[in-house]
Amino acid sequence: MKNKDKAPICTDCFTEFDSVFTNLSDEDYTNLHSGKMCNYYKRNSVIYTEGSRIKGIYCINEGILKIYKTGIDGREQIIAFAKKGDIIGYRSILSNERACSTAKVISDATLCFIPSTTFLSLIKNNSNFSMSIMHQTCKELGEANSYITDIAQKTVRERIAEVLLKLYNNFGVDENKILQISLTREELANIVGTATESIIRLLSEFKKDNLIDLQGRKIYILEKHKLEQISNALLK
Amino acid sequence: MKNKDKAPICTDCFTEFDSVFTNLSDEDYTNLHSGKMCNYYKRNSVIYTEGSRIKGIYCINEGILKIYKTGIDGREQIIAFAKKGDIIGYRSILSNERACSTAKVISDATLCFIPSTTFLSLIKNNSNFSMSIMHQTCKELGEANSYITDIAQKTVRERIAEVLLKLYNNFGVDENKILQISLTREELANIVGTATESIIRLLSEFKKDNLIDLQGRKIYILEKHKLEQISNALLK
DNA sequence: CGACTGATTGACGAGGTTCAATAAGTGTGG
DNA sequence: CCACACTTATTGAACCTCGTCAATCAGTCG
Repeated sequence: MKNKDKAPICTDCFTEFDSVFTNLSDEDYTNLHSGKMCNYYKRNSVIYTEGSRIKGIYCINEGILKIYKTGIDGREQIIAFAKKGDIIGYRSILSNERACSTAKVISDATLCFIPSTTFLSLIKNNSNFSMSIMHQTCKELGEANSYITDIAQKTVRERIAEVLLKLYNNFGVDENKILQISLTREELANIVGTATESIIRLLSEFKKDNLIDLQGRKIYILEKHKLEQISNALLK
Repeated sequence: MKNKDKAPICTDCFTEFDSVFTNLSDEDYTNLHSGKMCNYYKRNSVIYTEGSRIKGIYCINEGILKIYKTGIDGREQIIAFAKKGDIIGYRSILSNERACSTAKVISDATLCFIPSTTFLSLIKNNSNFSMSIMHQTCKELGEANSYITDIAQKTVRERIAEVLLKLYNNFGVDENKILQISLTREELANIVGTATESIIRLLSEFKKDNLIDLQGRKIYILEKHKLEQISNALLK
């Protein structure tokens, strides 16, 4: 896939799904496409590591990645996921800082690397693009602020319900209501910010109450509504 | 102060302290200055409220504001502070969303209101300015991500030490080592994400250990180093 | 001087973490 | 294809941090 002939074509890519790159000019697409470098990565591949200098951004053509920070005693805190159409790494490029997080593949992925020069010149010369990047960043900032409030104020039970719903909204379910992202219990714990055991206990409690069903890592979302009630803590 | 003649002059303002507006062209300054609207606000004035549409951004000429979200049962979660030279409200303008937080004055303030049209045309026409806004946003995003990790992983004790240090770095201390921002115990609790009583207990514990001293709302930072150790949880 | 808001302290209990032991998967190499 | 090693999941029990409730005190503003 390092061969550009086999690489995803940007124009195809961004008509297929929405992204910050949708609606560029032909010229911009040509630049984008010719500068990029695509690769296939298996589960557990690390794309970049917290603290390193990133030389460009990655655009996800296929697959799922987790973005996490490493906290006390090496414990992961998952900050976000990235999927088809998302870009990652641009925060560090724009703030001119080292990466504040690690990006790791959790579902085999095809990524296109776009050098920061290409990315930055696009920003400088195309104010629409620049605007949509800002839009994106500010939206993420709003979400981060909400998350801070949630973690600070909600119980673990409420946060687990919330995370299940977020995953539902982000990745959807198949025809059997199975969540279309597969995470270990530990990964779930690292999103919610709790111990693995707590996740296990509360998931099985949700199962007992028929809100969800469990089969190994498969999570069936049965009662979205009730999860929303739990998450919003309106029932208290 | 609604009278523009008495309003702070932008060029004076931004040579005095650093901000995203430093180093604009003369023309940009003229536009900025003529479009703006300045006012004096006493403690507890609300500048904008979570959920409302904002029609522009505010630049802080003097004073301190707290930016908070309202969570479960009306509880405040303080997300940030803004002081001299900072701008607030731009997140909502750029993401085209309603305000995700409330801004309230905690130390009497002079604010300049800059209509979103002025702000947006500045962004569109001045790529340096646009870049420095992005830079700012991405930095905030990085900080928000760190904060998520901290709240999720650190104990209350560690977080209080950390907050004291953040306040120290942001607002400094006077010659008597008194923190130059005055907060109620409840406000401190609403930064850390804990109960008022916990703040009180842990502050007096810190005092007992001679890390800080307390006189009403005045907090003396005596042992910055030890606070750092506690905050980083290296001592465990 | 009241009325109110903020600060402090103690007692108690619930929610969550940690530790330990065990079971269930998963993958690898011979 | 099985055996062994290793990771992941589950469950129970003990412990502990923190939040909640209640009562008291201090400071402040008309």
